[in-house]
Amino acid sequence: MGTNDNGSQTITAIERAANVLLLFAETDRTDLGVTEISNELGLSKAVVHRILNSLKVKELVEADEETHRYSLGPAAVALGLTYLNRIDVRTVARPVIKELSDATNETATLSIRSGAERIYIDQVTPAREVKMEVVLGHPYPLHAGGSSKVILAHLPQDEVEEYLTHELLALTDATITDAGALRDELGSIREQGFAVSYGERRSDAGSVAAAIFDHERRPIAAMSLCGPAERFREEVPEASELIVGAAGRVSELLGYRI
Amino acid sequence: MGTNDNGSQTITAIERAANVLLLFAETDRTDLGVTEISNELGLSKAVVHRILNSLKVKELVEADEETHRYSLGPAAVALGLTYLNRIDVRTVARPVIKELSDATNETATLSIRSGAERIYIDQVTPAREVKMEVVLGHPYPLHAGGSSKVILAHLPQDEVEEYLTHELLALTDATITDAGALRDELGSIREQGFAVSYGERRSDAGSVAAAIFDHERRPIAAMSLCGPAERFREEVPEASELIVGAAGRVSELLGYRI
DNA sequence: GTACATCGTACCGCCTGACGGAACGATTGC
DNA sequence: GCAATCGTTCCGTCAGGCGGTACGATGTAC
Repeated sequence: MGTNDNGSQTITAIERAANVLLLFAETDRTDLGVTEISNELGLSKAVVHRILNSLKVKELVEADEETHRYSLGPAAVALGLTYLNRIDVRTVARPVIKELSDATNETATLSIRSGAERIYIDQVTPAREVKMEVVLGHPYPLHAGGSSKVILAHLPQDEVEEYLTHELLALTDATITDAGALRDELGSIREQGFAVSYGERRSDAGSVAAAIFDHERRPIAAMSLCGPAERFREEVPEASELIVGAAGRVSELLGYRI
Repeated sequence: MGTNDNGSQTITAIERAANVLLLFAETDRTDLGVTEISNELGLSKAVVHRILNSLKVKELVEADEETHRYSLGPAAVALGLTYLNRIDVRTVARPVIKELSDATNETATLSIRSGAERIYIDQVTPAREVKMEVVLGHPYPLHAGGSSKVILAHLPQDEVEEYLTHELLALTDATITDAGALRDELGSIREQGFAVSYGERRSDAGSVAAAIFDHERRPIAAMSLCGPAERFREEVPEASELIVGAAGRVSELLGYRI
């Protein structure tokens, strides 16, 4: 019987089986042979064969009767999709934005897209007197502010162009209202992986934001770090690095694969 | 060491672990406790605990630190999506169900068979307020609902009869639970080429479904159009015609030849 | 506030079931 | 046709998992 880092008991055979399953997910090849797996994981062929048989009975893997090679089975789908149904972006992102807020002592937010708008659905504010607090549930257009721009930037090309045909209302003096200028801005956002805003949505606030993608690579949400305009500018370099990493982690938890 | 029907060797611990994983997929509850699983599968608590620990190390399950309850973990996604990427029926059917949903303004779904059950693997919902949205990844029995019945109807005779020997659980008042009645129903489904359900799987919903066949003429999947019960009845004639045509086109793309 | 029930987790001796080297028949590639 | 390699099976050995039991923590009822 095995024992892991935490000292809690584990079953070797199950960990081995899990490694076999995960090998199918990691590798580029769609099917694997017994010897292939045995070499890859350092297990004897007999063991690998028994493991595959066990998994086959439960339809977690399936065997090609002719080639005697194995691949993932239909039951694997049930597992994956069940997990995806259970998680929602808010639950997954909560601990992450908490961490972000703690690390920077600024406000961290989570937004989701809703049609041609975007709404804040969660935030964590720092324990200090001068801080930013966004309005949850209120819709904002997709061209004003970091979170908005970073979602817009990653939408399919035709949807972006469709959006650009409509008038870009100014929320502040700094809001980008020219379609051409916004198109350029979206390009550089895609390049650098995050968006920066100085007073585009509220003249007294600044933000950096990164997009969150689901398992179908759709930009379903955005995370941001934001704070009062006067002090936020100098925090941007550190904040942008943090926000990109954090959004990436959440995307992975939602099933996004690089 | 275990031995399955085929006489090939299996590892008991792995089959048990697989049962635990699949229990998460089958149950409606999102998380399970040790005792719960132990009762459900007839295993000792100690065994269940060790299994969960082993799976946790590989992130196939995750534990809530506070409640000490378990649920599927992120690694499960990798398995499911890897399998789905291999299955081209989903890729092929995607534009077709999109088209179906657009044409009818109702929800179009795609299911695949998984043993004695069937799971939704994709759907396109219409942009209207009152609409149907199915749960992806959740397994349903093969006798309840349009997609289920149409798959069952086209399985080999002996597999159908084998299925009919088991108890046909009622999901709603309308579920066909009598083996004889179901056998007749399957006959007429084969004749007309599609299946209709009024509230058999969910009492508030109706559907029409047609089977998708691969190049070996096996019914590997089903497509359906479904909607709220009150308005769906009158849509059936048009929907059934559309679904038969659409499923036929997908079957052809998979190499099915008349 | 106390008592009780039930949870998840850890321990440990017994014994069984998995291990792995070796051999097998079947394919594949020279 | 031979040799190499594949997936699969056999079998004796022994370590690793089993489960009854116990424990602390948590939740609930009174």
